[in-house]
Amino acid sequence: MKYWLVKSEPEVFSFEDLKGRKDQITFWDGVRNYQARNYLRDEMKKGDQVLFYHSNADPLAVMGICKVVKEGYPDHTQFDIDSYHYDIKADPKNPTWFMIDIKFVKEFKTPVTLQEIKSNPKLKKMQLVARGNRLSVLPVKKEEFDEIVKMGQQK
DNA sequence: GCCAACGTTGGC
DNA sequence: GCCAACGTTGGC
Repeated sequence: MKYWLVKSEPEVFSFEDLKGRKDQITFWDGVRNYQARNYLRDEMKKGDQVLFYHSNADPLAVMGICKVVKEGYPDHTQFDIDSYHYDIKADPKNPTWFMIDIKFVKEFKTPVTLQEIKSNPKLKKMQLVARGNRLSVLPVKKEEFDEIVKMGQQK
């Protein structure tokens, strides 16, 4: 099993939105970065645990945990001319972009803020806090995942 | 709203 | 294949 972190702008889709879904599942569409695409398509497996992070938000924080319930499959929005994520170069026979389905697992008692992550020596090496990182899907080490979950359970 | 960091595009 | 210009991300 692997561990991941996904970013979302809560204005667009928040952790509360995921929690509020009838089946608490959503497809993770709109990723248009090749490296993130490779993670979605090739490496994220059913049952993998995922931290849900709010970017461009207040607070900037990991809100809780979700998990992969469906592995990489073509992102239909690349072919939808009305979609913001439409990609004129995408070929239906050989899709460029992929998505996964994730399901709500648990909301943290307290969101783990970016500042707390930055000030925790155990999390210094997280890709999330690496310089210039802009990927919306990132691998997380088990130790880092466990540490953040621990922080999220504290009052 | 600013700007650093980075990815992508396109002219050559 | 290089690299300048441009667009996007995301923290501040």
